[in-house]
Amino acid sequence: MNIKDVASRSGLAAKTIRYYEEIGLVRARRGDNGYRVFGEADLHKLAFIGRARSLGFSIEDCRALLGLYEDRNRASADVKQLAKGHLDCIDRKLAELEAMRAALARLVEQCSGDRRPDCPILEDLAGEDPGRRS
Amino acid sequence: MNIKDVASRSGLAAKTIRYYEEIGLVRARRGDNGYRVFGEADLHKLAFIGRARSLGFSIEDCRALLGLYEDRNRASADVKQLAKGHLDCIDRKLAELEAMRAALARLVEQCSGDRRPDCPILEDLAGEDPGRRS
DNA sequence: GCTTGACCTTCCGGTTACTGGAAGCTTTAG
DNA sequence: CTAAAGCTTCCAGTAACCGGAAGGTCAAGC
Repeated sequence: MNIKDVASRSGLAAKTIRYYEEIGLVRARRGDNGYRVFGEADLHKLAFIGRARSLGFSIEDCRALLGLYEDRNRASADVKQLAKGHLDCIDRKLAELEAMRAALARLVEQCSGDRRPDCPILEDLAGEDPGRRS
Repeated sequence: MNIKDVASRSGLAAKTIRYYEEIGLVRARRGDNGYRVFGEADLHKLAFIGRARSLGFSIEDCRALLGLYEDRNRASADVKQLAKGHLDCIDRKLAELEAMRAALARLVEQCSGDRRPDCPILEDLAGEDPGRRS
């Protein structure tokens, strides 16, 4: 398999796969012409990474997950801890985004959105406190 | 005011303020010694940017907001549209994170987290579908 | 007047995870 | 044979800064 095939079958971009090789996340054999050659095992590994990335795991998380995946002696507790840490991270981001959303939604709601120049959004950003509650 | 004063009063880092000047988001007068000199208006503007950034507006959004803020003839509708676009962006991110969270939480829950090597998290990432539901 | 330490300046490199593009092979289809 | 597609490497850029080095400046204390 050449890079484009493994790319389309794994759902990753060819560029991305070359990048993963560059940072040592995966390795690829080379053919006589210098082209990268991939087998089913490589495809499997890349798809694994793709799924982990789509769950929001960082590259370094993926490196750790791959290590655990290939270690036949690892305990599931190690994997669980990594996943849990990531879950906490997601929860923090969610809380932050929700707070952001609430603040912004309140501002948008207060703004008449007409042709007059008065705008509570800008007033709030400017720190002019007239309409500030809590 | 020198940069450290305006930094502590605006809540931004001195480095950040220099960066904002570099990208043309703000300007700063210079004293005879070459030091940046800030007035209350500068402080105000930087605090404005800081608040917008903490609401998740991008630098380019901030540039637009500043433009609107300083344009005495702008309509509040323009501001509202920018804010609404940003709100949509936040909503998309929230949905994505929530889906991620749900998928990951399910995996974490299924994992026994003991010393045995069987781990549904890794199995799922590997694409081995035995426990796949929905 | 001199030293010390806190501040200021610019410049360079690094971060995350890629993406785009240029220059130059190789392979394949017609 | 030619043209297009696909492969290679390398360079640069993205967002929004942060850390650190090298060197100028300022205020306080002796």
